[in-house]
Amino acid sequence: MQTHRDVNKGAWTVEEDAKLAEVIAIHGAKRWNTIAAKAGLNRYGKSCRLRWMNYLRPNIKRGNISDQEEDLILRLHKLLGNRWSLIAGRLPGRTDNEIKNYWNSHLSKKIKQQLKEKDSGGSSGRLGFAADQKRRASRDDVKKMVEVKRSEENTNSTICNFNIEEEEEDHSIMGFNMDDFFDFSNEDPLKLEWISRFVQL
DNA sequence: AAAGAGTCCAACCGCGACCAG
DNA sequence: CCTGGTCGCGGTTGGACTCTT
Repeated sequence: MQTHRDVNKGAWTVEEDAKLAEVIAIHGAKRWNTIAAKAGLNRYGKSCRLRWMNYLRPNIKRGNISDQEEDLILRLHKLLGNRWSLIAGRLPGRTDNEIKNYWNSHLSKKIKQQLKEKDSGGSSGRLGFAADQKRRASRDDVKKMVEVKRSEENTNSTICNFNIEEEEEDHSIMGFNMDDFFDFSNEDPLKLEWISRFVQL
């Protein structure tokens, strides 16, 4: 019987990658514990899923993040906060893990630097960086966002019953669903003009 | 050349959501 | 309802690599 201790953790070998890919090609990318067993991998299903999603999956784009992608990440992060999977969903071929790493190693520093420069220009009472990084779209942000998206769409939307003057803090009880709102799956990647406008606001 | 500091990223962990039985 | 299995997410860690002194 396999114990917790026996399970292989750590870096994946080429052989393990090949076995995993082979089993997924046959059985599909689901039931990860079964896949791990079928592949004869001494790993948890969870580990297999992560390896597949972040490394082995077809159409994974590896290598440098382009300026255009970086710009989009910055805009979406400003809008969504640390919702990496949502952000990754707007960047074809990029994974949430990759974007999260890129943010933590590159962009957070960049923004920190920009804030420093701003602060030295006389502003006071700003949120700390840590708080800023954890920031989610604020109430005012959401108001503006809805207005911009409405004007962009000029049509019925899933948020048509949202009352902008509502005083509740919790967005989930403001008459619309934040996750639905941030589901951009029907919009053209890299062309979210309304987001750009909102961020400019 | 060596050692310590800093950077990067693959992978793990814990938690919550979802769903079938 | 409850429970156990599964999945997906965001935070964190570990170690390899690079840079600096």
